[in-house]
Amino acid sequence: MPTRSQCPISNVLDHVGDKWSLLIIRDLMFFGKHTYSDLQNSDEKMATNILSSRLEKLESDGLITKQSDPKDKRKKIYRLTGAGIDMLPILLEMIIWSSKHAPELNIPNELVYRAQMDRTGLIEDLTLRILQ
Amino acid sequence: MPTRSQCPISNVLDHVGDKWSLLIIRDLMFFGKHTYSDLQNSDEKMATNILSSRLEKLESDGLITKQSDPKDKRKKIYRLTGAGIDMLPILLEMIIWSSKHAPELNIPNELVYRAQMDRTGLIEDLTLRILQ
DNA sequence: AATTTAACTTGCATTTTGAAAGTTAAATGT
DNA sequence: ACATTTAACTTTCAAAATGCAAGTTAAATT
Repeated sequence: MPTRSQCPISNVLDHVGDKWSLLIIRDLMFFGKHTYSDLQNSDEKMATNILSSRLEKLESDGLITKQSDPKDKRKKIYRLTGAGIDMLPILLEMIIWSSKHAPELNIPNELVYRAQMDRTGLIEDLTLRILQ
Repeated sequence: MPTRSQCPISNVLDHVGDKWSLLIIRDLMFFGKHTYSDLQNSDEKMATNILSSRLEKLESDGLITKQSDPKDKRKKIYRLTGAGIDMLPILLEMIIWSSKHAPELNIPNELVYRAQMDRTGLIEDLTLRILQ
C-alpha cells in the first residue's frame, strides 16, 4: 500500500491494514509458526496466493525476515524482526478489547489478566520467547 | 465481514480490519469530527461511497452511533460508543509503534511521551474529552 | 424563489481477493 | 536409483471490493 498520509495510525495501517497481515504476525508471535505451511493452517484459512503476497510485503516492509532452513532446503523460516515484535502491544490491546466486547470468545483468562495487571512483564516475557 | 474464527485478534479485525474504519475512529476520537463532510475531508481522502458503507458497518457493529442534529436537520452527528472509545488503547499503541519505527513522521512528542509514561492518565483524559 | 449545503446513492471501471489447480526443487521411501 | 511425497510457492480465472465521477434529495440560506 502506498503511503496515504503522515498520520502515525495511517502509517501502521499502510503496513498491516488489511484482513490478513496481522494474523500472520499473530501466528509468528503467539503460536510459534515459522513456515509457509504452518501459516496456511491457521483457523482463518487464508488463500495461498494471498499468504504469499502478504509475506512478500511484510518482508519488504521490514516486519519479517525469510531464510532457508539449513537442515531442509525446501523449508523457508519466517521470523519477526524487531519492528514486527513491536506490534505486540497493539495485538495485546486487541485481545483486551475482545475480552471486554466479545466475551463469548474463549480467550485465555490468564493472558487477559496479565495483559492488564502486568503489561510490561508480559511483553518482556513474550518478547523473550519470540526471540529464542 | 463475516466472523472468521474465535480468535480475539481476528475478531477485532472483523470489525476494523480494513484500510478505512480505524481512520474514521481516529477522526472521531482525536480530531473532534462528527459529520459526514468532516470525515470526508481527512488527509487520506476516502471515497464517499466507501465512507458511507463503513459508517453503516461501524454503526451496525456497535462502534458508532448516528443521530440527526436538532439544530440543522441536514446534518447527522456521528459519535463513538463505549466500544468505539475502547479502541483508543489500540490506536495509542499504533502511534507509539510509528514513533519508534517511522520517526520521519512528525508525531506530537508530548503525546508519545505521555502515552508511554502516563498511559492510564492519557486514556482517562482523552476518554473524558471524547465524551463531552 | 433560487441557490447552496449536507448527506448521501448510483453507475461503471479498476483492483483486490479467493478458490482451485498446477509447478518446481528438495527430501524421503523402497 | 527411482518413484513418491513434501514444501513453497505460481497461475488462472471468477467474484467481490474499491475508487472515481456524476447524480439525487431534503433542508437551510440568500
